[in-house]
Amino acid sequence: MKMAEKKHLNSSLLERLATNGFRFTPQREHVYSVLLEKRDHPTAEEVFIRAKRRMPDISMATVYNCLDALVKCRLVRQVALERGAARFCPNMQEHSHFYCDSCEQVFDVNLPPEPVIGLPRGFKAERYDIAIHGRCPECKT
Amino acid sequence: MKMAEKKHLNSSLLERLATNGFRFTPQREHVYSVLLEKRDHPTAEEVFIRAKRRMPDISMATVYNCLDALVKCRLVRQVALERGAARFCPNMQEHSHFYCDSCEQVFDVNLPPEPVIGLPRGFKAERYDIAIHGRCPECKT
DNA sequence: GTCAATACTTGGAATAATTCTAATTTGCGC
DNA sequence: GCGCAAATTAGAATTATTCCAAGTATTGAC
Repeated sequence: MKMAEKKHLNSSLLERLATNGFRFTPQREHVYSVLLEKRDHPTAEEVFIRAKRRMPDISMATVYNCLDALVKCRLVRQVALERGAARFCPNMQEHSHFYCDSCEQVFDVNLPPEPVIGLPRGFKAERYDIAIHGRCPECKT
Repeated sequence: MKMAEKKHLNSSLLERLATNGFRFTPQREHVYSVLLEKRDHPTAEEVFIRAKRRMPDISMATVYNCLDALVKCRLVRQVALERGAARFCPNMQEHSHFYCDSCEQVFDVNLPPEPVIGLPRGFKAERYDIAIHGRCPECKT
């Protein structure tokens, strides 16, 4: 990553954190960069392992705290795909997730332009979580 | 519930279990009836508490086993809505779930006739899990 | 720039949800 | 009815997440 890009990333991260009442910390910057680096929907545990590589003293509690802050700032999405650990995804474009029940990989899938579901009167939707389960091309029998 | 209805329920449950390689047990019958009785998307813990009322010796491990069997027989759906416990729902019609982030209640929402999302070549969808987060009519500010 | 208030980080303990284990019991095909 | 595999049980173990208390760092006011 070029210096200019890094600077821009940090200033927009700082701004986003600040407007949501959070402080800018090296840990939050680092956790966010880890998520951007490899967009494979890691679990909190996996984020922790990757974050430790360049920041060996970071703790699991901090990783959870950082992920929480990033989710609340709407910089990261949290998805529940299988029984078990939550997964995190820095792609904030409208999209849904395809979960391969065989190899357990997760793929981003674009939504059609009209994903709107008719809700009964009085319900106010804030966010849609669409998970599609099935077989990916590699695992088709 | 009338006797005739109960008989029918049991024979169809038996059949469904059998064709999926499961045995018919009083515990599985009871757990299924508990889910049908109050369709409020209980957690496994809640199912356990309700099941104990008329079957005091049932254990938590059995409740998990029964729910697993029912899910594998496609008699029950398992949904992950929030961080935390999974929830169970015996409504097998195509539908999605509305989760109120304020009061934490879950509502079934009918899907439009065209819920199909264009998947990239080679992906085979087996099931869609659509969770909508927002505010229910009671909690609208 | 200094200071104070308070949010954040840390390691470890605690909790919650689920799965595993080993012994016993039960359903079901023969 | 018999025998075997599957299911049940209580409790231990594991996994994922949250809580806690002490020290540290960030931010806004001066």
